[in-house]
Amino acid sequence: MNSRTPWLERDFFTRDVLAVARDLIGVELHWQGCSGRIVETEAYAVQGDLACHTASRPSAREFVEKQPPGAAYVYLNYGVHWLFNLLVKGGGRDGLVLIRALEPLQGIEQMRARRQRQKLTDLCSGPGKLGLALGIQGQHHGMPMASPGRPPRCGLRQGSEVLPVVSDVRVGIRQAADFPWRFLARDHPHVSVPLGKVPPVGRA
DNA sequence: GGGTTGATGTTC
DNA sequence: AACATCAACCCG
Repeated sequence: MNSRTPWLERDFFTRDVLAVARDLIGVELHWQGCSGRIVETEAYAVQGDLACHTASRPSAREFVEKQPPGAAYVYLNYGVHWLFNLLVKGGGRDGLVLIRALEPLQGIEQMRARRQRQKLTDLCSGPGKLGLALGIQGQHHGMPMASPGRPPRCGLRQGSEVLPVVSDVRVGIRQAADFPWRFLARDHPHVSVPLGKVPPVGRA
């Protein structure tokens, strides 16, 4: 009854990046005393996906080469937001999974303080929001998130509920904008953008 | 409600 | 120069 599910191991991240992105829906992300249920992810593939950082950044290709499955890929977006990804490699397609939204579970007061917002649905309903809510920064780039190797209070564990998963196009990108590689819990109140509501990205 | 715009820093 | 975002601002 009191049994907690085990921490996810490297094998979980040694599969096809699309399978991992889909299977992360419903998984609990634990981060230094805070936690949340993952309700939205996006897959980015090393091969054949121009939207993946590896398509344009040598440093991202080096990261994929040198880091183990389950490593955190963290970077600053638009000079403002820290975005959190997990490295997938050694199974089918290698790639990165962007964690886009959480349902807050633990450490909610700390999340409220960091976000300066009260409503639960304002805390982690977007990749930049959850980065701030959890206190994720550049110093965490490369942190192992799978067992063995992860720090004591960080990691992922299977959730208690099975959530229905649907897929949709990815948010906010111009390259490969038609790939249906975003995964979300159906009708879940904590997602960043509901199913079918991704706005087209404009051009100057 | 919906659409538009500016902030900000790292990478190339 | 581009960018895997967000919130403030306008308009209605």
